[in-house]
Amino acid sequence: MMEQQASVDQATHCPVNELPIFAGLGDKFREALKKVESDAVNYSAAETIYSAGAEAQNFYVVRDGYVKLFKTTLSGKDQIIRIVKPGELFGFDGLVDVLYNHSAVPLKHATVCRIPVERLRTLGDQRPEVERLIMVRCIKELQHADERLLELGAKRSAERLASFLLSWCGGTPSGKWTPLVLSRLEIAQLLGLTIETVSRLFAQWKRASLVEEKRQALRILDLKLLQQVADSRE
Amino acid sequence: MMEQQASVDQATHCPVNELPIFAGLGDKFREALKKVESDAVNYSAAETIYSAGAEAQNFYVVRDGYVKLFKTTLSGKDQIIRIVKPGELFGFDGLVDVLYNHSAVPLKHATVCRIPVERLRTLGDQRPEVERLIMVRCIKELQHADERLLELGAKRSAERLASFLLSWCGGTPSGKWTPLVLSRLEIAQLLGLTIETVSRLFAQWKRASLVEEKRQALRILDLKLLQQVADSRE
DNA sequence: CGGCTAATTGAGAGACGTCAAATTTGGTGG
DNA sequence: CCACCAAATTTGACGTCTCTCAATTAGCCG
Repeated sequence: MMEQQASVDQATHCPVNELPIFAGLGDKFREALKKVESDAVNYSAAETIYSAGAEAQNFYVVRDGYVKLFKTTLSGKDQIIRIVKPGELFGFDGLVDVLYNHSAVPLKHATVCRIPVERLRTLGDQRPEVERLIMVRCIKELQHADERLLELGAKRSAERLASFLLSWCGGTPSGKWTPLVLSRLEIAQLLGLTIETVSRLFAQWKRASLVEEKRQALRILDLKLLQQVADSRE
Repeated sequence: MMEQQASVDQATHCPVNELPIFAGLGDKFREALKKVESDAVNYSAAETIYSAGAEAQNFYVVRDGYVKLFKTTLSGKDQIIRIVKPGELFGFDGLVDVLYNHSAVPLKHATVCRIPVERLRTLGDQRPEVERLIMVRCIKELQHADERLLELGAKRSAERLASFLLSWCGGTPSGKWTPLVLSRLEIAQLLGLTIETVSRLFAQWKRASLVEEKRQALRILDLKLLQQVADSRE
């Protein structure tokens, strides 16, 4: 919808071998990784990392911030496929296809490490461990997608939002504030709902002291109850 | 829901090297594959190949028939994640996790090739091509999942059913009969709808001569129009 | 020809979407 | 620091799509 090619801030070298994905792989291997040329690229909100249908030339690792992957219907509705978090990979398409099948845009801002696919492929030829690693990550993604299919296909609005909030705040210790980087629109596009429904659920839960919101941060007040909502009991 | 452990018909040796996935890999490699022990297993409808939460010991290739992968909500609703077709792989979980995260049951009946994951892992150590192949397949699955997320999250009932029918009959030449292996319930569980809505849409489209149904077979009469329905024009 | 399950159809309810207005928020410049 | 504007969010009223519940019909196997 929002078309705007990234005016990429800068492109400094990104030390691939230091990326957490490749941790625990042996020093000899890390040594080989140093040779892979890759750039650390900085994107601000509303800049496009890549668009669906574009040539899939790069593979990415998120270093900082969050990236949303989404697809758009012919009728113009966006569906967010996944929110990619720091340390996670995206842009698998290039390893298999010529074109990206979805678009990638940062939430707010993000720094990503950009690796040309042919370099990665070369590296994979020499170092099979790389492809094993990517395979493992990819299977994890698949499991995550399975879970989301269950959410979208078999759950109602309250359950979807509740389990999203739970997983979003999952890392944070109970009762602490978690920055909520997503707008209402983005939450709606992620959960297959409308802005209004999301807003109404929030309002309802705030009134019932289930959650609390301040600025762009969220705090879960009644974890137990929210979990019950997520599982459609209550 | 339907709990029933498979009383597997028989388990004859399955020549892995002859599987279409491994075609085009060079004879030397195919030679190595011969050593992999794997069984061809026959399942009839309602037999469970594996259940979510079970130990993920095997990796599978569909030889004949179709396999449905599904997850079940705590409240007991099933969502079909994917219909696995002949030549396709499933059971990736075992390569990464101890347990399966979804269940696998054949539609009607199916013969699958069952490969113990540790064998596959051993083979992968010697032959990196194997993991590359699995990686590629996995990425394809991910793209497919992306598309389904768009369907479930951003499309209404008619669009979902239309694009499902189109993709199901995709292989068949236009105007020909395609066996429809799924029950109304299974279509509903795949598309996140109810039996009734699916049935009503079928009825409507039959009346309008969009599609025709005979026994367990389906024929698309007005391809153009059905495509328009799938894209929510019309 | 029963008897069972799957599928269809109808009527009514409810969840969610749509449209529009009101309110809040965040950012900008004075 | 405050006034002001645009964008995001909230809230209300209303419409409709899809689900639910129930009854009927069709299909299939012994």
